[in-house]
Amino acid sequence: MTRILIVEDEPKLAALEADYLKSEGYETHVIANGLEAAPWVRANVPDLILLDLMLPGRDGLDICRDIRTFSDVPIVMVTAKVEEIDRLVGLDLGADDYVCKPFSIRELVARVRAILRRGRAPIAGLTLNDEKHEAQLDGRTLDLTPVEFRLLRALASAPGRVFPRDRLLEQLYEDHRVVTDRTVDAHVKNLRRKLGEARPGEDLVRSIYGVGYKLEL
Amino acid sequence: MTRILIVEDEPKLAALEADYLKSEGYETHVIANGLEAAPWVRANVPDLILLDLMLPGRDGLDICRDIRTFSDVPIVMVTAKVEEIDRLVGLDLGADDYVCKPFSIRELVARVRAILRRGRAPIAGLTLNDEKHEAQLDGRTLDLTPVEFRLLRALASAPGRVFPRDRLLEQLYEDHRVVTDRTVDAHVKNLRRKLGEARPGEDLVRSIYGVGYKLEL
DNA sequence: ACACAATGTGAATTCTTCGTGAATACCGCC
DNA sequence: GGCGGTATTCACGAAGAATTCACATTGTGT
Repeated sequence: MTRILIVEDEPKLAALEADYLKSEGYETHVIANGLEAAPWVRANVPDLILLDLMLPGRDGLDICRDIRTFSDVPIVMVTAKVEEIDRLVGLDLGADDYVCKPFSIRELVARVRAILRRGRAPIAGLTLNDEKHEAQLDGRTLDLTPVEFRLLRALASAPGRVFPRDRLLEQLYEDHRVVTDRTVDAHVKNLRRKLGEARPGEDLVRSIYGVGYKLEL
Repeated sequence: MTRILIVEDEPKLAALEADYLKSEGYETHVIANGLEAAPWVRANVPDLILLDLMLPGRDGLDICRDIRTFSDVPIVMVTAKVEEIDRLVGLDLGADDYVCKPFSIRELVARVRAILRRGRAPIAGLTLNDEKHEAQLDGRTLDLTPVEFRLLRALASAPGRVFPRDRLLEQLYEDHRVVTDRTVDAHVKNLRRKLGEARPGEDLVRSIYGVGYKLEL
């Protein structure tokens, strides 16, 4: 469960944000007093923080700086004035995004989602070692054949990008031998099986109907 | 398939560019006469345009301005003189990048790739990424079939503009198969459903009675 | 030369998507 | 309000893709 900390002294706004985020499947916790924020983060380590700039007890800027001394958790700053934003960005507090009131809840949620997604960018847990021709997923070494390794490497070279079968075949062989598209499928099947053994219940290789295969982020 | 229009009167250069881009997996179309460029774009809606500045028939600047009146397709301007570039950038024609001759083909291809990768956000909250074959609305990934994706891309290529059904059908298929107008409706329906799941209570695809469909701004 | 793993292929099977026509609801105009 | 044309929706058959499998072939090490 993804946990979001909302630091906001206006109760109605905090409740609204919490509602929307909950309906998106996030777990939320609201703190109204600036003094409590940093200690709570230290103790509970949320996945993202919505931080209001104007707060009783302690200033948002201050809190942000403080949190950054001990954590890289994504922070979204919420400010009341548009003009503030430029100044804030200039200060380089380490916040990940800025939203100014009045904002649309939808926009806020979209940004939160975008930032959280960006977080787990490099295919979590996948390591490719070219010299040793060895691949690891979540620390577990995968027992891949040469072709399977090259296939995985090709897909991993641009995670998320769709590779048509013929493009993959080019990547698979130096020479320009002519092989059927089915070959790709066969190897994908085996690759999937081995990836699945290392991380059950999740298919990292996704087929895009009518196009090709991609590695899921 | 990502389609690139090359507007270039020097046949050898055009062929060279086309070759390299094809080897990168892009589909290319070459137009030598400036007069034909804008109409072709209107009819075929490529994914990117390489536009030479000096052309017979009509000036590149002029074409660029014209195209921008009806489309947000990425445009890369190709100029003969370095000094031109500053002036061009100042004019703010809406081109996405500038390359000056003599350029290395590799550099050109790299820029094209970069521009296409960064995707486009034609309307608020909607992102289309061709190479990932992925569409996002408010950060939510839409699970689209190939035809739905192309349909959305076509509509998004000129947000607000109305596309007649037959125009959309041209965009939907490489080959010129003959299909009923109802087909468009069916796909629009599915597209609407999926867009609606991502952003409930709002219909981004609007039907213009007796004319066609458009994407609501 | 032998055993064994890896590879490529075509065919069988299972799934998805596509296109269509018919039923229904809607729009604009007389 | 009624009428002709238009849009929306639905379900189903067909086409096309993906997945899987068994097997022939090739390659590797012993």
